Amino acid sequence: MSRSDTGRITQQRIAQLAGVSQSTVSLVLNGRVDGSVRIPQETRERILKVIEETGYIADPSARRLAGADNHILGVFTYEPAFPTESIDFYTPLLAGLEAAAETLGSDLLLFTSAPVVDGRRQLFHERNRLRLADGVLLLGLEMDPDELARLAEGDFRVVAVGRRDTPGIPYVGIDYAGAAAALVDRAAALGHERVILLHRSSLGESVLDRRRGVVDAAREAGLSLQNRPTDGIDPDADWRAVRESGATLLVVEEPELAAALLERATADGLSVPGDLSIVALGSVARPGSETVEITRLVPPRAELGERAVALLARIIAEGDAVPASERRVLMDCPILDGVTLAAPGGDR
Amino acid sequence: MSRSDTGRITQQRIAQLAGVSQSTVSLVLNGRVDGSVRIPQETRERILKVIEETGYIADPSARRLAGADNHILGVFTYEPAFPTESIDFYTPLLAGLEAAAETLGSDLLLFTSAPVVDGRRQLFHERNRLRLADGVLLLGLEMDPDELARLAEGDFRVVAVGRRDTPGIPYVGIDYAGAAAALVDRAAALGHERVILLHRSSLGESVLDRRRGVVDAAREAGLSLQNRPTDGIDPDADWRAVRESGATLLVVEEPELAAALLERATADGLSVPGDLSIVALGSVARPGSETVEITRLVPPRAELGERAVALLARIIAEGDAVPASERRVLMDCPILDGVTLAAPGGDR
DNA sequence: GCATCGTGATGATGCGCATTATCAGCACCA
DNA sequence: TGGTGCTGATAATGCGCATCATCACGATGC
Repeated sequence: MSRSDTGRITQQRIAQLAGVSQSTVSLVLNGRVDGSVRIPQETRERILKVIEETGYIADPSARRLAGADNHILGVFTYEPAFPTESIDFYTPLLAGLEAAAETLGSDLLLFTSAPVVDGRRQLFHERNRLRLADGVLLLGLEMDPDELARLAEGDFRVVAVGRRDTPGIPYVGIDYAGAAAALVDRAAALGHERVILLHRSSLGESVLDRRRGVVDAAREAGLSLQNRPTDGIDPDADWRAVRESGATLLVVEEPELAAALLERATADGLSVPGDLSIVALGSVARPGSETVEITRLVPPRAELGERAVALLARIIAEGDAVPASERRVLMDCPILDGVTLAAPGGDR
Repeated sequence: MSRSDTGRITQQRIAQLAGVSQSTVSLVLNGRVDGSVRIPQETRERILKVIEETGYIADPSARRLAGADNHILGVFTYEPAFPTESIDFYTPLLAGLEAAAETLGSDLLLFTSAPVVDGRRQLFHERNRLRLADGVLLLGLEMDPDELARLAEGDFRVVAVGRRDTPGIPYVGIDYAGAAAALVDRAAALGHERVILLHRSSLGESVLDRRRGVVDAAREAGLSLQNRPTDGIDPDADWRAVRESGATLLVVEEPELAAALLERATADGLSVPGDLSIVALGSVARPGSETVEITRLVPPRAELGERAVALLARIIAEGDAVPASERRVLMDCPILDGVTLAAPGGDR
């Protein structure tokens, strides 16, 4: 990281000081004792002593170029990670990544330089630093299938955080479909028959999975389900639609929207969950930021991040030896028992 | 990032396909047209076409090893960045870093691998990847002065986020001393005479600056100031101390503690700010997470991050040409006009 | 007809490290 | 005495790229 590196300490210099060759220094540093390489303890210690004294640190670029592992994990987010809109989503994930990387002794390389094309970051560009990393973690609601395919084809070690449809992409995801279905099943068991689902339009697998879980479970349980797309901008309109639907169960994607509708419900004199049950499929990171505990899914995002790192590390270490069945993991998603789901018609 | 790189595309391969030498490819890629190097448009375009078609991407390690800039900014946090305790502190900073890095076209390398020694991360260790970055940003409340000195001595490009006492370390910080003093001055102007300051023990410059600002301003304004160290674990004890002090102005480091004491004040039948004014020196990132707007400092953390990146980029580009006076920047810290500061004795 | 000059490149070299093939020296046995 | 085997290293090579000195070639000048 410098321009005028006249006095930089290299293996060569270490070798001179210890009276050996550069190769010997490298061999000692890499702990090569096997097979044809033999270095007596005495020499080894002499070299290590010099290294200690000089504070030598190997140049990562040179190591990498010579074919060694770098202990760097790339992180690519398809949306900027830190803007306040996505903060609740990314922060716990990154917390998990950081913790796991620290345990592993790896650094995280955030590909923030990726240029934005069509409102989405583009991983592949002229100057990408992908090769610096031993592997890459992919985060984001919607990923470019072409880029994913290109990654899968190339000899890149990749793990996506979140389930992906694209074949060949290993991932650690959350079983949103199962969790959403469980939520609906629970409501069905309580006696709900008419359901309205407010969903936003997104092609992200996680969003689609949640919706699918609701739809499938409703069908199998014989519930009547009304689907209403919404962008959440006009809660009043949404609320009117809910009222007109005659549903006793309202399923909302966003907890924020759920909260807004809850307000309107009570304002209208409805009791929740007595007259109307409300459940949310998403979650916010910050517990306690809501006044009412809405019954909802609570994806274990931090753990998701940790397990993604673990899987990537394993793929890096073992390569093709990792069986396909273990390259795609779905984690269970707990349901938070809030106070907004109960049997319909009751006074609570 | 691979093991079996048989078919990797290199400049050599590009050269073959375009019928030129590797040097020529490199020259074209680096836009070298000056001086003794001349390459006609025709050849240039032919090469660029091949690059386009093959999707060639330069190996960053090789570039770096050969002496080129990498467009990677290192980020070192002396405390883990994402655990929930520090989230309010680091997240807006990282948001600023990310935004600025994106503008610059740089990637961020998080040195998460740094081992923890004595409860603090250690930047210098055998396998650090410092040299991979063109420069490093240092974050954290308390930094190891020895490591800072070593960085300053070496030919590392460094910028600390937050003011640092260590000589030779460029930084972008916040003028906490001035802001804290301004806060006290404002209170003095309102007629306050007895002040109690609850501060936590920390050697971090920012913490010390805030305290110094309060102490100096109180002295100059002729206020009586009582100092009480606290770790915030026992708000009741703190509250007793406040009552016994007879102060009309309570200055608290942590907004959380300020909120807790505010509660106890009203519980005790005191009116705030009628009987007691309360101001906080720190801030939380998430606006609206408090019920009462406590008058306090609001450090512009996101902008702090952005300006730190900008300064580092400048130092990387211009090197020693950046004058010393511009290597150390203090930003103004706005005061949030809350509802907890007023003239003493009044009924509000 | 020979020196000069500009054009359009190229060959060689080094960055710092990992790795492999090789080698000198010595002891040991026949 | 010559062959064999082991020990303790080392020289050489390549990774992919940037950079500089060099060069072949044709045109131009006198």
